[in-house]
Amino acid sequence: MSFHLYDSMRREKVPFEPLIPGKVAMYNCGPTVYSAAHIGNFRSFLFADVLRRWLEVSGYEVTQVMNITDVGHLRDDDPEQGADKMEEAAKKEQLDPWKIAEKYTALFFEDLDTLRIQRAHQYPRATDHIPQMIEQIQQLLDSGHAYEASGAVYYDVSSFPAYGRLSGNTGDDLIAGARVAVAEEKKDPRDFALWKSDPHHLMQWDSPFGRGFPGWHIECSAMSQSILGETLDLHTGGEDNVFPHHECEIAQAEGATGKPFVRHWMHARHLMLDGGKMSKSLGNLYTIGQLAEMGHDPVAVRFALLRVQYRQVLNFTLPGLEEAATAVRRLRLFATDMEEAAAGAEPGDPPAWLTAAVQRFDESMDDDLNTSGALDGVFTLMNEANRRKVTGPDAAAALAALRRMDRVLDVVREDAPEDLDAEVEDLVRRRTEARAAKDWATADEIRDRLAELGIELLDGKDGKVRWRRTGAGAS
RNA sequence: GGCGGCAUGGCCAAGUGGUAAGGCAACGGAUUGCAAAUCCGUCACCCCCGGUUCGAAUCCGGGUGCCGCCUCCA
Repeated sequence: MSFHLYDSMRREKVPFEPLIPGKVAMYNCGPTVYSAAHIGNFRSFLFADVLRRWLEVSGYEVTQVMNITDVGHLRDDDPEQGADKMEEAAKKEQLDPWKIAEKYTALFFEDLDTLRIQRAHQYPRATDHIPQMIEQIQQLLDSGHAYEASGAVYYDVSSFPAYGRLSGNTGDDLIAGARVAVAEEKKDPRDFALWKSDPHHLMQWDSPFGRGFPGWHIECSAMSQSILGETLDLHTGGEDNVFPHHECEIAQAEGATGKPFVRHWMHARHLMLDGGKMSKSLGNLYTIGQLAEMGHDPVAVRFALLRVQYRQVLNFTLPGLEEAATAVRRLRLFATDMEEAAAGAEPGDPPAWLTAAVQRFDESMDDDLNTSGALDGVFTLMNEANRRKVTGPDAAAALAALRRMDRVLDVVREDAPEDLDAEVEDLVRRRTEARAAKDWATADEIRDRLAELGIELLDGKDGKVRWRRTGAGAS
């Protein structure tokens, strides 16, 4: 089998077919850096991460680009009423918009590292690509897909018949929706702004169409094409991006070049929090920083987000996160056990049970990144290896297979021990001495004390004692 | 109003025609100074009704319930 994906445009599972065999040009819609990204945002960034990792493990050479939106999007298409998110945040925090962008961009990268999300090859900033946007707007004006009116430039949707194909939103529906604010100067309610002017706006640039700032959607089509070329193999985003953002991107990109813009669209479903929609106004959301402060292992967060396939609704709960943490701890201990069982042996030919587990993993991933099924492969590998008490070459083979799976999931790998905690080591040693002397009271007292420090003791059969951080304790 | 998704054991969740993966929890056992951890084992007939079929969780029709998008949002 080869990689198959659910293509949002074609609305079915299709074989992945990049323009150039073996190479992948991938663009992911990234964050708008006006506040800290939340767990829901990271679901789709993590989805893009897993997608890239699986393609690479499958032998593709991937170029991944994710945009950073650091110029505000108006909330409303009417410049008179528009409130800009970047500028609102700037006002609230009493910083200028550029400082806001800088602050939250830095935080975004920090959170990526925390969740072990691999860095994309490029993170283009909207503010660094104003000339490319102006150029694309000019192309659209030249080709008759756009028009100027009252200091703004609008896309003429009637000039692009394919508009609505991705989202299924027909013109009639849009008008019937009646939530589209109709600017007087627009020829058609569906028309959207490519360039706007507003003397009060803080971020402004000169352009052939007058001093102003770019519209909501032009940045992604301009940046993706200027970096990856006119046709992308993969374009991802959250499901909310489908309309209007991606619909407009297609109109802009294909209007400007006349060539197909994207070969495959993929969209991550939103996650729910405690059974409901996440909402900033209700305050029911988590940022990565908040979860870390609460003492949760970031890798457990990664696991909790991965165990449900990206196109399924995922209900994120704290008990669910604890479950994930338990599963991760068990896998990690298993990996350690396998290392010992392998005892430095070279991996032997994989036994049938191992091949079956690997196949389960691979086929699941090939099937539109079915991470739930893939985890079945991981745990089956573990259970079979345990049941058979494998050692030597078989253990080495199992470990090698596990490591390969973990190149995609990245939840088993342990961070390099940062600090060999002298205090903990000392306590553990004193407890071992107490136990040898059958001084159970002292031994248990030390055990309790370690538990308070977030240290769990793992007493082995042969008197060997290991310890690990539970991740939940105060440290 | 338009478009779309989902309903599988206590919880999470695979599985698209042949008699239900996996995780967490629970229970029994091994192990342990006691515990924890770990290991072994046990634990479901798939929302309702009707239909197609030798045979359906899986296909069709009709219900019921939950959710998302259509508006800034991943």
